[in-house]
Amino acid sequence: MSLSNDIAVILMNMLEESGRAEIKRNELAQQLGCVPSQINYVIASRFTPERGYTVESQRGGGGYIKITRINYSAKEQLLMHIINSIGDSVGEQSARAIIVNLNHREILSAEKAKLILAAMNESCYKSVPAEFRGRIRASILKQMLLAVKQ
Amino acid sequence: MSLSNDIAVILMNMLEESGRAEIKRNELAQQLGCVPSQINYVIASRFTPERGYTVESQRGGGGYIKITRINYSAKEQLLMHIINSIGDSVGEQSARAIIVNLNHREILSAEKAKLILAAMNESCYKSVPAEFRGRIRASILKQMLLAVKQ
DNA sequence: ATCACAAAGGTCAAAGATAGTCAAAGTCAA
DNA sequence: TTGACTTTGACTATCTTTGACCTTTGTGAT
Repeated sequence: MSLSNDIAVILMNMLEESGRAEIKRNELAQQLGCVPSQINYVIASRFTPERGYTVESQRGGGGYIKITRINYSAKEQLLMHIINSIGDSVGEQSARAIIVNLNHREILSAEKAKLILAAMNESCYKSVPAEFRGRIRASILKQMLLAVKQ
Repeated sequence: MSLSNDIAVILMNMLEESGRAEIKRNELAQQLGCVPSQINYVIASRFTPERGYTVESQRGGGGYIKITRINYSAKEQLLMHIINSIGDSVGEQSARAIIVNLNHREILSAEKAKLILAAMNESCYKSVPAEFRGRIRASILKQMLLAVKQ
């Protein structure tokens, strides 16, 4: 696998164990033999709000990076929040992240998640010029999530 | 035999052994002394959803292509039959009829049917010229029905 | 208080590593 | 010869890795 993946796994494990992942960026980077900014990359690409995480950090002496899962009160609220956060256009990867997150939170059953994922698959949109794909995907995703809500 | 056939056999064997075939495109291409895109050709022509496969991939460092086989049985036969009867393009009404029918036959739960119907809704496709709509709808419908099967 | 410096973490863009697309050229059987 | 299938490769898209430079915060000297 890739370095980014290794880092992601380490952070995920911390989250599993204690509900949060708190690290010192330079320290972790040195343990892994990579540049510190690699950690930022992993966080930016995988621990996004879209996927249900929040990140806090502090610079200077005693600095840290802390990742926690977002805690929404009502599931329905979360659904609406997510629907509203979907813009006019969405790529396959973002859609996938959203759905996986909802499944993880038990708002979407594995089966429904699979169904929606199927409709997000890039291969479905091959017949239409690339410029249109994100828009339709976004419309369909929203429509399906609304259908889940009812 | 042809190069494409060799590649197909290699992938088939992987699938037989472990239920999935995961490769690094460049690596396999080099082993076989062919251009990487040849692998895409084989996958596109032989490991299609219609033939019961799904393909995932990732680019960049640590990239890969993963093929998995869908498992056939019982009602799935009927589903496959229906999937195959769907042409390249399908209108909202036809799609609706297919789904309602599957629901009546208890192959689709009411919930899943609702989800698929949401994705068939014409309003989702407004952002794209009319000529394209049927094609995408058909692709998505097929992909979702395949997902039901799994 | 203030200032300088050290100790974090943040940003961004370039380079690297893969995979995807598409169309031209090749092959082969009907 | 024609048409379907195959092979190639140039070009593109996306994801990862790295490093130079920036900003914020803590601490100690004055």
